[in-house]
Amino acid sequence: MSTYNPFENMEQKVEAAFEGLNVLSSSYVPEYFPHREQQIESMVKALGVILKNNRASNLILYGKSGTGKTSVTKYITNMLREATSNKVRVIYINCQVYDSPYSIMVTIVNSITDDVNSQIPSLGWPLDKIYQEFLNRMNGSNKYVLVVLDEIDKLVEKNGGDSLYVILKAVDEELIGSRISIIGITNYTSFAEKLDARVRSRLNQESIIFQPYDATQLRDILAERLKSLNGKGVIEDSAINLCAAIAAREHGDARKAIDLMRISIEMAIREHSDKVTEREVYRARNKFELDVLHESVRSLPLHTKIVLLSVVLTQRVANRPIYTGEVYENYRRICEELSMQALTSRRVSDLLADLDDIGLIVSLNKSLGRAGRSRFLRVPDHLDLIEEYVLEDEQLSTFKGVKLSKQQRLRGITEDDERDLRDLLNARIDRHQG
DNA sequence: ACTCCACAGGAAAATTGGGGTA
DNA sequence: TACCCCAATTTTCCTGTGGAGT
Repeated sequence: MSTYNPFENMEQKVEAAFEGLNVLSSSYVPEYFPHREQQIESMVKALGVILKNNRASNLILYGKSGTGKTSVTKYITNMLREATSNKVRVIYINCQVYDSPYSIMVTIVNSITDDVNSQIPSLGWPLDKIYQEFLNRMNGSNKYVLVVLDEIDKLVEKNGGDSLYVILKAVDEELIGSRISIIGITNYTSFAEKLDARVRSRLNQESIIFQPYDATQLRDILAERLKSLNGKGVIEDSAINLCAAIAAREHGDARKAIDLMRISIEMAIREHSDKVTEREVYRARNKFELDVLHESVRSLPLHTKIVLLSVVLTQRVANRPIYTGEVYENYRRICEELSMQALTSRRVSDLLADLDDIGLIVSLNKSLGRAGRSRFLRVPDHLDLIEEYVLEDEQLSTFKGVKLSKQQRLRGITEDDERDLRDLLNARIDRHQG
């Protein structure tokens, strides 16, 4: 491993490393994208026609998270904007945040409106009035609008693609003199299949695929980013390789590789160590995972937190796979204790499904014959931490240290059933992690 | 073969609450 | 102020179902 150290003393080293660290931040858009030449070329070719006053095709970009879709898009659209001296207006919309036709249309209209006073309120207007306003404002300008719909698949999940149809209809090229294109970004390769034919033909005019990076490519990316870091001499090659290897195992996620590197460096800086080694990377990985856990618990809506608390407390006294019925019962008690209106079991069932999606619990549907059919579930990991994080919510702090009274085994769940369920859930956890 | 448990989860109605106009 | 429009959330109502017990 080649390690050289251009610095005289620690002070300088620490400072220098801090200085350039923003090249590892998530919002940093690099100038050069190793192993994405092909995708960039395709996009430039597709969008370049705008410079000749033609309409660009709508694009869909496919690729897992951290494969550069968003960064490349930002990079190219920035260039386009500069090349046309701001005649091209780029509207970046994250469909997870703006997931209704209404909110998206409002965002679009407001981004082509420079006057702060004539912005449309985020609520209250009839949709057709917003369309009308959009057409008026478009026709009154000579701008070319590029709408980037990030995580476009969220729109299909939500209301079966209706949103997309409504939006496509509203931004119909014919109506506004062919001065609008849409770039859709999605994680799912099967996204187009789920689309309605009428939407698909209009949206999916051209698609570009971002393959996952392999470990070697990830290493190149890290090396490229670190090139501008003043403290590069303090990072061991093996540490870089390890970041690349860990991220490669996780569907070739460059963002993860970069995050790991950044956390490793921050860790080394904070502890005044003079080098970033594999040890820092391993520790960064752990910290990273816990940070993600903390944030995902912290950002849950209140009742989802209460449901999660119910799951944690129930599991603790039961020490076996638990099921919807008892979770709901305990959830109800907790709400009562807090003098809060409890949600219905139907709703709680959905919240449990959400928790499963996020990965905070694992669950499966199983019938126990006459004993009924339920969703059985378990918190796979970090039970204590999850409880701690849930209880950070001020409204729930009274539950610190609370334990549920021992519950008798409900229904006809036998020891065999129990073992069976435990195995099934474990298998699911393994599949998830492996 | 039939029953029946304890739910899952789809569909649609109802409620909530911001924001509009008259 | 009264009343309308909108999206989002939650409730209500409902049908469906895997498999042990009979």
